[in-house]
Amino acid sequence: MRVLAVEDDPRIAADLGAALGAAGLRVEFCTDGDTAWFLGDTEDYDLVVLDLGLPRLDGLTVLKRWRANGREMPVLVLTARGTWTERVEGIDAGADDYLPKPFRMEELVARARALIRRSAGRGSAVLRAGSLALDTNQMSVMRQNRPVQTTALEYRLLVYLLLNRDRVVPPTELLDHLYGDNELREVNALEAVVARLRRKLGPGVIGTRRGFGYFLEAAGDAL
Amino acid sequence: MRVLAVEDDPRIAADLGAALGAAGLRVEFCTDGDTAWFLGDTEDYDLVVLDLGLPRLDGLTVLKRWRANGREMPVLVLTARGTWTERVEGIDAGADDYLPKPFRMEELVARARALIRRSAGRGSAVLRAGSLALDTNQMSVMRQNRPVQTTALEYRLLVYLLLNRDRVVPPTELLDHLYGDNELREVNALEAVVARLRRKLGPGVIGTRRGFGYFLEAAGDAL
DNA sequence: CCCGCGCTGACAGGAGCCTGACAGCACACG
DNA sequence: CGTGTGCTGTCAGGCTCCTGTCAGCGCGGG
Repeated sequence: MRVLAVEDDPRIAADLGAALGAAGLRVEFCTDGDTAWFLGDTEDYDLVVLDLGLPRLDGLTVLKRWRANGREMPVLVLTARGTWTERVEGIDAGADDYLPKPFRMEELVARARALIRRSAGRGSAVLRAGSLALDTNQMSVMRQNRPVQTTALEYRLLVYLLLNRDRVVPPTELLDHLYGDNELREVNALEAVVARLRRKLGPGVIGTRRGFGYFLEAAGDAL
Repeated sequence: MRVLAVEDDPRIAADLGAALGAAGLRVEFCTDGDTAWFLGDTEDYDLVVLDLGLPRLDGLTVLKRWRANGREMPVLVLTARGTWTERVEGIDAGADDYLPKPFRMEELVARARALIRRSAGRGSAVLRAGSLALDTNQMSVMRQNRPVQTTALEYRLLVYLLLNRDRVVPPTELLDHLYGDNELREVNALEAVVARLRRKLGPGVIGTRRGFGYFLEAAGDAL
């Protein structure tokens, strides 16, 4: 899961990185409104954490422009002054949730997770597809009611496939979501991850459509 | 995805080719405004990357003429002097996005992808014609509610025919869309693909108008 | 009846994908 | 601070299946 954190205070940014990273999310940062707008408009994030007090371009404006362009990703707004009017403005501009400073990191992580879950169209913390179950709280994976040990990378890959279960996902898109674009990887790296995951999960879970990409084929099998 | 890159600086052109090519796009080049105008007016591209400083015919003029002729493909404008007025002029002339030089190639690729994605947003996930159904999410094909296994090439051919279902499509046009013009194929290659597809789909789907091209004849049959 | 466009089966070359091995690296532990 | 363990990207090899080419044939049109 890719998260964009827009925060100009380096101390808070560091905390954000630590907390969200520990929650199994891949965090990218930017510190001003201009680049925030650009990144959110061109990249695919699963969540944006947006501070309102920003240099160069106000956070609310950034958010409004994203929505005007049809960008639908969930946005969690942070603000120093948690006044009621600002909250209304944030929701009005298209924010999905709101957190006044100061806040406890645990709370932010919990809300972030809830937003990602909700945007996936499910209220539950468990993603399911046939005999496959993935708990986003425990970060655990079960196949046919038997636990499967996965690495962080394998886990992120599975989550993304589960969130796009009715779709064939191109390798380039998977690479985009597994790695930052600063750290480019070859397609073969992805193939290796898939191979290792397949060995752990057994057959009939991750399918390949030659020339197109990977997909989840556990949709219709019995438990 | 076909991309036209209009750029007279050979160094930048080479970089463009490498970056966009690595992003899985098929890139074609031209270096002056005249041929750019001609190509953009007669060929079907999914994206145009347009440098404004061009010999023979200014980039902005080219863009305006395209739009005046009803050409709707997304255009990403590059310019050496990233002044505010030029940006306004570009948007005004019908550009979909704007990138001032110098820029990082990753940025360009990101914007290019975003533009293609956005323009692909119009259109439903399932294409239908009579008993034929093609799901662009699952990349799957159904005939009379029975799944049909297709290769990547066959799939792309079917998509193109479905998008032009009320028309006889000349072989040259199909070749253009299936392959890049750098990698030329004979007409017989296309005939072979059609033959293989016909065997999988059964009769009454792909028709031939001798001397003109192929067309979809599944328009009016029962399920 | 003849010409030529389009169809088709066979086949070889190659692209796409998988897999096992290995090395670099981070991290935890002593 | 040294060591070990597990994760992960890279590489090379191999396999499957796709796909362009070729040659021969059918068939429609003149």
